Amino acid sequence: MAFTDRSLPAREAILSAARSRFATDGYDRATVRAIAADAHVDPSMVMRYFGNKRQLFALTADFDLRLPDLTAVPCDEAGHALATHLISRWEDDEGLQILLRTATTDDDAADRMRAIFAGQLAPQIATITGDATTAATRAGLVATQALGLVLCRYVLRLPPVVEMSRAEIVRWIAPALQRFLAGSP
Amino acid sequence: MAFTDRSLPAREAILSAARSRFATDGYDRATVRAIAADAHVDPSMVMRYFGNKRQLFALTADFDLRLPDLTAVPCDEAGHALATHLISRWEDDEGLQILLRTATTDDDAADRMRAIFAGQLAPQIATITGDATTAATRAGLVATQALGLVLCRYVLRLPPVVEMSRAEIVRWIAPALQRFLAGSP
DNA sequence: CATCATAGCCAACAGGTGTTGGCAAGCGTG
DNA sequence: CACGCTTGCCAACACCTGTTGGCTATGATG
Repeated sequence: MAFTDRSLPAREAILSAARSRFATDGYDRATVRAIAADAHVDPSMVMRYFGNKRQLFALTADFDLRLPDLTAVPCDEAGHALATHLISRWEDDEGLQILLRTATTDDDAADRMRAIFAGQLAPQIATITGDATTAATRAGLVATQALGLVLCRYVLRLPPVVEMSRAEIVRWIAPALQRFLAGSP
Repeated sequence: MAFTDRSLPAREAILSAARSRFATDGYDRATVRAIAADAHVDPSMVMRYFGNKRQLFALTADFDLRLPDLTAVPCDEAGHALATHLISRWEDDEGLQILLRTATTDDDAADRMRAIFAGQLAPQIATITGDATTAATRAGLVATQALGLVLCRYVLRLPPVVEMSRAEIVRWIAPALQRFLAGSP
């Protein structure tokens, strides 16, 4: 049951097709048959190489924020640094879009989303503010603004949000993030 | 083909069940059979009374922000007024949740979402700022924060965002909305 | 060259989906 | 009362879904 190099192109084609389909259609509407067709492969190959649809999804839906070290910049520039990093991070990785598109209806995906913000963002915030008690709340607030942006720009495609340039978005969003990160209500 | 008062309880039960199912499961996973079962009704009745699944969804998925007149409050309190209104508005009406849950995978629903923010919010903003050129952009920015909050609190249920009280949320979110509404980057 | 695991393909299954039509019972209207 | 429309239920359709098993051929290995 081990796979050789000969099938590697096929496996990679499937993985790539799955990423695209899941990113644009979400888990339910991205059918195994459609993914297989995109990858020029028989649907049964998908099962042989990846077990089942859920396992295939799990492989495509792991996303890492890859946060930079926010303690490296002055505390009052953390918001700007975070905004710039995030927008470029999810502009070349459709992982967040995949996750978000299905997290609205699938609890497993929602769990991953929760894990990302609790596990990757909250700890970072705790170190830059030095206050562990409010870190979770601040991470949640950052999530509302950050995910709201992803939602409006990449998923719902609200025209005014799509039309803004990266720089414009950073200019508007950074102060909001800054206040959530280290400011007070 | 006209319906009498006798079937009115059944029709209302279907509508109510559909709202709940669509709100929690999204369009695809909310099956006609499940809705019918919740309403203690045969699946074929759903079709007779509402034509097909999409039409039934369209009936449950119309949402009105019911924005108050933001020009009635001082300009620098518009953010606070908007925040308080919105959070209470969508806490007793699951319409927005229905729409958001399926707008991530369904373009019709996404269209409705776009229409809401372009048609209901943007004009209001134009009048309070007196600047029609930036109104659409400001509406989009407000959408990122407002929808992000709905997403995190009611759909993804990020624990820190769920645990905050209404008042806390307003205190944190209002300034962000205020800046988007009438401030500058 | 002979062997064998693997890759690829085809057909089929079982289950669930939206949707349709027909038939018996019920109520309101003439 | 008798007619006719509405209601409710049952069964079935046609389609699509994920998933499985078996067949052939191909490449690597000894």
